[in-house]
Amino acid sequence: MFNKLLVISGPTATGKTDLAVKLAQKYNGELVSGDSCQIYKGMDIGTGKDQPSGTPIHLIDIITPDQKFSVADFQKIGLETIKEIQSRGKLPILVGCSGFYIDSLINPNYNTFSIKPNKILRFIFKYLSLGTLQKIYKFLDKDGFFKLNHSDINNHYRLTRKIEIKFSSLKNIENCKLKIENFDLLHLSLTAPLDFLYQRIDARVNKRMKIGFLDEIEKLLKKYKWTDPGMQIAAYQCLKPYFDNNKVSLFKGKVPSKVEGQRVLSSCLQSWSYAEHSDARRQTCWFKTKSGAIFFDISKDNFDKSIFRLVDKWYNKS
RNA sequence: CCAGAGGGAGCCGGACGGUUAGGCAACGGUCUGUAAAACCGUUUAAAGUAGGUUCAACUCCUAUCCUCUGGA
Repeated sequence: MFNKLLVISGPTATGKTDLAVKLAQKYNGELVSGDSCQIYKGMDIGTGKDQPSGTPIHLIDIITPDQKFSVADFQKIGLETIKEIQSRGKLPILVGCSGFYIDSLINPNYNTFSIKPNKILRFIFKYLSLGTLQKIYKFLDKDGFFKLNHSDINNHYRLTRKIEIKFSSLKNIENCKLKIENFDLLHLSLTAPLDFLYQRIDARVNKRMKIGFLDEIEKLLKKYKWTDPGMQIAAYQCLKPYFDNNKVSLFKGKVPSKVEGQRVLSSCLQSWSYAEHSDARRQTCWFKTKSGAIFFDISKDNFDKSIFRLVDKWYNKS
């Protein structure tokens, strides 16, 4: 049975897709996107979708921006997709920067994804203070509470989720171990010094503006709201002040001032590029500390040669 | 040339005659249904220049340089 799975992870702007396409061509593969943003239809420029010609790519454009999606959904559909590709004797190549999403497909230890969000509880908890949530969680699970790190204990969302899990019956917890552990896995991760990535990110921001990012947003706004899940993606939220500024001018019966518009726009672009720097940092941190992958620095010459050698060896063994 | 406003950390910037401003960036980290999310930690750094007043000056005074705005 063909059970190989190649994973190419790494922070944004490391050229993962390019590499994955080359590997797909060489080893009869198909790409599976491990990207939490490219799942949205119509959000192409802002999420940096590449549409490689000739190589199929799965799990992009699977929902509309007004739909909710989560790792649990991704795990389900991702596993199905990978197995389906394998069943056709092709090599699935999981490629992306969303560490949590990728991990959900290759790490067998996630066992709470079957516990569904509790809508009533979440609705009520929205109005409770952080301190109150801490007290509730402490009451329900004293040991668990004291194990929380400094970051989780201050995280409203994560505390809600932890309490939600405590509220659900333990019967719901099922292990996904059996579904996952039979992959023959090779996990490669691309890295680069941060300042190297920042330069590429900034160049990419400019490029995306040139190929019509503003038009894309305008089109999206005809159908969707700024509060929709897909519209929460940093690239889009960062440009919101620009559109708000235009709207306010029109509301007052004025034509939006060009000078003011330019000023707002450039500050939007600054925060967009900062947001992407921050993504790159966080993603780098995830892969470095959690993934256990083999790393390749893309700022070094000929880094891809050793990748091809490694993949070749792995692909051709038994 | 005249008048006004202002000069502070990599950037923005509030207050104040004495005590950590704050934010952004940068750097490090957390991660089991929002993950391009959410959250945490770190930064032993400044006051255009020269004087003066004061126990004490980023803050008050004088000179000088520079920037911006308006007017000739």
